[in-house]
Amino acid sequence: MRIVFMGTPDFAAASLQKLLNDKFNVVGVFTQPDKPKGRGMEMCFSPVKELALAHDLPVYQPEKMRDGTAYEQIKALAPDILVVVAYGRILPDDILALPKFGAVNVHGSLLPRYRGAAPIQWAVLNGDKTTGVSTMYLASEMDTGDVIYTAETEIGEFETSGELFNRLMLMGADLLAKTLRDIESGTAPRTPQDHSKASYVSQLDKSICPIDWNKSPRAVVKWIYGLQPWPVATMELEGAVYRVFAAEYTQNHTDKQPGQVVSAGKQGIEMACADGETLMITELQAPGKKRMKAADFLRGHPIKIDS
RNA sequence: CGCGGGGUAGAGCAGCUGGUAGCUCGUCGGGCUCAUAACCCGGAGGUCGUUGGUUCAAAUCCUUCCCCCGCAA
Repeated sequence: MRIVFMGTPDFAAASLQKLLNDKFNVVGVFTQPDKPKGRGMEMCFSPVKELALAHDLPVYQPEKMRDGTAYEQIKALAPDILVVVAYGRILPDDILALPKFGAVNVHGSLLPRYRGAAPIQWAVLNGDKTTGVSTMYLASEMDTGDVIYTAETEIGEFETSGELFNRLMLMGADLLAKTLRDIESGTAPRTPQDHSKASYVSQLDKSICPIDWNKSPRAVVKWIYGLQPWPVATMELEGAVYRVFAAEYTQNHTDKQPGQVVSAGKQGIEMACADGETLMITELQAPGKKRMKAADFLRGHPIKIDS
């Protein structure tokens, strides 16, 4: 089975790696054009491109999907199936229709929940106890195609989006391999999504970083861990914006208003949340400084307790 | 050369209008106490990231390089 793989970030690279490990016949790789990234804005290859080059696979990086170039490139590769994982581009219907088995996709959620750009992060941010990965056929509308397989997993109470991401990307890769094998043998199921239960999530951005102390401690905790490794939750303290990396629950109660500092000491900075409950911030980062334990931070930055 | 912050005792910081370094915590010893993560007394611990320079004298001014971090996705 001739496979054309399309993907860009690490999440996609994990799937490509799996296909290569399992000796699938990947005949071509599509990925986003190189972009300047990192400190210094140096040109960087996408993780998928790095991997493809390391295996001497032909790499294609069309700027546009709809000007016909991509269509011709794919047609020339004569794929039996298209595997699309976090490619970052919407594929035109004529491209989807090219391979006889169509196009399949790996998505980081239990569809139809969390269609869209950042399903893994939102599962954490919303405080879900479980989430998973799905493989599906690509349809013309975003993440609406028939589901093939799903795999579920629990979300740790203090698990960051990044950690969950790494787990799901491996689960997704395994599920993809199984999916492709079963499609080739004709035994893969095909289940339409229940569109009435669908939900959509958008890409994360910095606007959601500030912690809302009017929420419950758990909601704040999920916010802190869900926004890692990017864009990272923030809190304001005496006029400066701090990035918050870790927090622990307390059994304490306070009369202070949400957002006020209840205490500051060896255990961390205790903040008032909703309903008089408190949360202990244990790791943070000051502007221009390194990430550090709250207790370490307090040694050089004594802060006053709100009255 | 994309923009910006920073590298000073084990940790976190101050000092940076030049004159061989200070604070908090930790650590070690002693004291107080029924007791303590509390308090008191005392001690150890730093070639001030690196290179070269200016100067009578540099952590402090200029210069080389290295490392860390934020923005930028």
